[in-house]
Amino acid sequence: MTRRRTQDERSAETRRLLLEATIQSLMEVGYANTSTAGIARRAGVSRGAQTHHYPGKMDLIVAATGEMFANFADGLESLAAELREGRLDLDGFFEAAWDNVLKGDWFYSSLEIIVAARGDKELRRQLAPLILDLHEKFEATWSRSFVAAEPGTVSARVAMNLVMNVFRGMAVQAVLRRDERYFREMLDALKAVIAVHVRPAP
Amino acid sequence: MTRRRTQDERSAETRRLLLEATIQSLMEVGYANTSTAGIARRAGVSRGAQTHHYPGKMDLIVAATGEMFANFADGLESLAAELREGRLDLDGFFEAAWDNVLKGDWFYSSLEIIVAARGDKELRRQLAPLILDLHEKFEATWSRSFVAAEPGTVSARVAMNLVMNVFRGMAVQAVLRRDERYFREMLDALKAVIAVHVRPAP
DNA sequence: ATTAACAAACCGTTCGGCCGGTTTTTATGA
DNA sequence: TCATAAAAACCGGCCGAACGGTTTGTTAAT
Repeated sequence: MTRRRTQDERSAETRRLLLEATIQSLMEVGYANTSTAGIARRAGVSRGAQTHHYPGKMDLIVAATGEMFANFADGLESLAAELREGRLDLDGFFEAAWDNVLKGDWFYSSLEIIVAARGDKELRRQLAPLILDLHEKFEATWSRSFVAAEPGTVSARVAMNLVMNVFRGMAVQAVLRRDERYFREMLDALKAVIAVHVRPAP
Repeated sequence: MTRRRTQDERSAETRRLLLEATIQSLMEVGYANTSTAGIARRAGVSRGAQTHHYPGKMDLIVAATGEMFANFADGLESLAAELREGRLDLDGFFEAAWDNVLKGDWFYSSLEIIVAARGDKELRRQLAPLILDLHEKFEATWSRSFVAAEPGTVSARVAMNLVMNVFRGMAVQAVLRRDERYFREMLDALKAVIAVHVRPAP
């Protein structure tokens, strides 16, 4: 018998289960195969409870996206913190960041959502502020953690955004072609190309 | 009254209409909102004719993907040919390639398909050889058209693959954040960073 | 007792696949 | 050359499954 819980505790737990199940479902079967019923089943929550907390599918998606983006920004910031504290060098940072992208749940889940948003104006409207916030957090992390190695050519901020875009592109490619050697080659080249322009902040 | 056509002509025309409609539908409303009935309607073809030529939805998707990849490789190769013939410099090539990615139908259509394939083993299996072929065509174009500027560090082939991955990543980002100034900044930085390593083939 | 949380059945819609029938082209052979 | 059988292209309705949303009822907290 579970002990008595407050309404807030019950709500928070149910919502947490639902958002986790949403992210997991997006990761495992993709947006196209993600249904509200399936999410409720994964979460071990009745469909009624799901509709109570998140009346529409979009509410579920938007809330889960907020969760994912926050986790993503936190993960990257904590990696950058290790860099600033000297417990990670530039190479190590790139490796760890790429590993996070490819192995973590968040990247492909958010990719599914972004692609879905392309065909859904309302979803796009609701996600726009979230992505803007995410980018601001990124840029804050970059400017805290990196400086330009050659002032005047490419700023650390822009260079790191380039790196993130390479990761995004490679991750998309990895869906159909998971070629370990190819990615190794790319990653090493990326490090060589970018290291010229970026240094860890002093 | 249309004149008498051979069976081959009728088939070819119907298939062409269907594949064009498929690509257009993926581009405009995304994979999630693309239905076989919708494709037939766009193509101006009966549902029966559609099932005759492409029995399953996957047959349509796979055939359309083949078409798109071929067009993509051709477009990029013809741009590279302009570069080789001196009618385009490296900057111009980057600009034109990026424009193709962002403005053309093929990129977002193929992104929809790749993401859909992530959650569909059979689709992934059928698309794998197509993407392999596309990459081979890319690499052929790269090695025909570019050489390393600083031998020994980063090969032209790898550098150009990096560029394509940046484009992919930026295009995904553009779905939720179409910030012209940001993309300009990225593109200029990319040109500056890559020009160090790559030159048009002599 | 009132309200929030939870439960489950129900409904209208859409989708992909299927199938029986029709029209157009092609192959055949006298 | 021409009737005709065969094959290919085309048509449109039908079906079961799955989905998202709604609604009505029950349990737990306040």
